[in-house]
Amino acid sequence: MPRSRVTLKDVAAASGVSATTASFVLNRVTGQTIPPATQERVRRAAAELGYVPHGSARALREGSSRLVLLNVGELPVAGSLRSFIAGLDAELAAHEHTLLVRHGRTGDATLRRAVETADPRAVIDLVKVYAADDPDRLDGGWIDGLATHTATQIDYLAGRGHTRIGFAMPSDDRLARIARLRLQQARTVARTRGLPAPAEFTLDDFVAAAGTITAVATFDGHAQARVVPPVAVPDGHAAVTAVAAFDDDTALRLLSAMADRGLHAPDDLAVIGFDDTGHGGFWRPALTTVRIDAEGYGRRAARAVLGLPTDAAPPAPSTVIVRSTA
Amino acid sequence: MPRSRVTLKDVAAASGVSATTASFVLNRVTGQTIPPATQERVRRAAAELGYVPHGSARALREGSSRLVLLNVGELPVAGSLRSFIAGLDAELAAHEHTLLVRHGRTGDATLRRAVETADPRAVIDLVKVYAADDPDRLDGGWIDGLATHTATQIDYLAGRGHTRIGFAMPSDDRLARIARLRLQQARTVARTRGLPAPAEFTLDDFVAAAGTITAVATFDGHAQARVVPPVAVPDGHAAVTAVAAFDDDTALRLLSAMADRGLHAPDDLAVIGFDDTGHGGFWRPALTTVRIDAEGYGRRAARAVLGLPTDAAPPAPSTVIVRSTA
DNA sequence: GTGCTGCACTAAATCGAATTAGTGACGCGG
DNA sequence: CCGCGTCACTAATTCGATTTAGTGCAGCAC
Repeated sequence: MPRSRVTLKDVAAASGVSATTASFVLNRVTGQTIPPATQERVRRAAAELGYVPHGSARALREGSSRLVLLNVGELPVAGSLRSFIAGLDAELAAHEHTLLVRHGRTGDATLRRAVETADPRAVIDLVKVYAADDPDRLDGGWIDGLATHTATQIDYLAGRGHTRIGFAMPSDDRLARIARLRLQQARTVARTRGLPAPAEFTLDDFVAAAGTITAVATFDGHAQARVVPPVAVPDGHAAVTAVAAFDDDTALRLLSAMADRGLHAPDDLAVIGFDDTGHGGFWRPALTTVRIDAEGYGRRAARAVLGLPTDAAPPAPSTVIVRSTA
Repeated sequence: MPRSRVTLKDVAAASGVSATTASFVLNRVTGQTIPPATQERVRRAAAELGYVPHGSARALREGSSRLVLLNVGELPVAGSLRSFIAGLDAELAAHEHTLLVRHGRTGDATLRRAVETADPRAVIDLVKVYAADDPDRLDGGWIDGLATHTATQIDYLAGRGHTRIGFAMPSDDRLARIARLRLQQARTVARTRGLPAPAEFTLDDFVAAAGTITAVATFDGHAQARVVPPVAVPDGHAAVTAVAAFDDDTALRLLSAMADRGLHAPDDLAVIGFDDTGHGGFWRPALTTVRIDAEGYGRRAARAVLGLPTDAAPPAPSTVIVRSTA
């Protein structure tokens, strides 16, 4: 029985009022005096007929749909992004909005097309947020929060007595911008704590800054690690004793390379991940990492895009999940 | 300079024709005779003014928007789902449509709300596809293809001389329905090949069907594995020599539990994953797994929802990525 | 009884594109 | 020169909800 769509007019007819009145009632428009009895009639009719407002018609009239678009590009939906999405979605739903996500290598053009056809109320472009500083950010303070989470990570290592720390960068170019930001933050934290600046290294070329690490490996970019012989620590340099990784994935790759060389965490080298994905817990040794209240940031982002005050209910501070590698 | 939206009327005015004509030109409506010169004028005006059709208005008129909604629920966007999305998106884009994804624990109600506000041309609900047989499936044959991919997995093990095979089920209830389907398929394949039926086990209770495995572990549901003492193989039963896992994640958990017990793959027990996520390649030993041409299925799904013929260009057959565990 | 206020509503316009049903001008056959 | 068809367009309607600008009536003050 695919009877055609129930419109506002149908509801109005069924309850013996005009569409205008029906609209006023169903949208709880203020400044209108409509007796409770009439309101009740309208609402009952709407419920009985199973009326649902037509999204496109409403969007046309209101100027934009009640959708919010989140562009995640090729970021994996795991760990904190998953929670971020959950928080965002929940808070938006609480305000009659819906979250929809765009995935994939998004040329600017495809995102624009998506925006044109969905006509969303707002767009949160994480790819852009990650790729550059974006003055009017809608990420709920996600990027800003990163500094304190990085501090959580470095402080844990420092608290364990490590002073010569390495910072492992991801090999994925798309993450380069934010990785550099994280590295700066790590250095700032170290300076504040009176520690030497963390040594930067990428896993593609494990030799890192001035040979400050004792293990060397190169990666073929995808999955397999190729191991090359160890490098002597040059005179005047001390070996790194702990590594803070850009994220869990980077940490896991490092662990994998270490295992290939017979190195063991945390004894040979302590490793701490960042932004728990759950995967790290299955590794042996299990990865110590930092957990972030991404859901809180998601909720803040939602409030930001809807123009609501974001001061209330700040995200919880990040914490260290202590497992075995550091 | 937030000059207001450029509408079709603006384009019409700028090129000295009516909105009707402009619409005909821009939509390449057949059965209309419009001289190339006029067409050129309209198109040029559209380009110069930067006209973009208003998605909501078009949706209102056409009956639905040019969006396609994919509900992935809490499935991780990794491995084949990522490729599925890529293929779906590309094929839809080629036909002027846009893919948008819904994430998260989706009560039916929230999905419905999303559908109401986005008013999409079609909805592909993977959660539903995974949870039950769905007569008019729009998944591009994904579920159907599973049988042949399962065969790829089992056949590889058989080809290596294994006859007593276990099938490791995921501990996640949300995957139970599809896991059972996979198990049935594995058994069918085994029967066809003259092998004993694969033993089912879940990682939550590793003891499995009638003690057919030599290692025992229980999991706390999230990340950590708790190890309990080994169980003797009961009389009249032979130990499993190889395990086909429901997916890479399940395989990795198994590997993790084995490492805790000092068991080594493939010697103590061969393990093959399913649906390469890339992660498996970083493990030591690196996980052997099955790769699926999910992108092809995504493209087929796109054609299915758009009502295009899906016969052409079937997805490529699945292949085994041989690494170290089997 | 006139003027005014407040109540309980409604007609009509609006958002922007697509589409149906034409219209006027011109050419051509008869 | 009449009739017909084709060409090159266009006016007007439609999709469904929201919103502005009212309308008609009752009740009250003066």
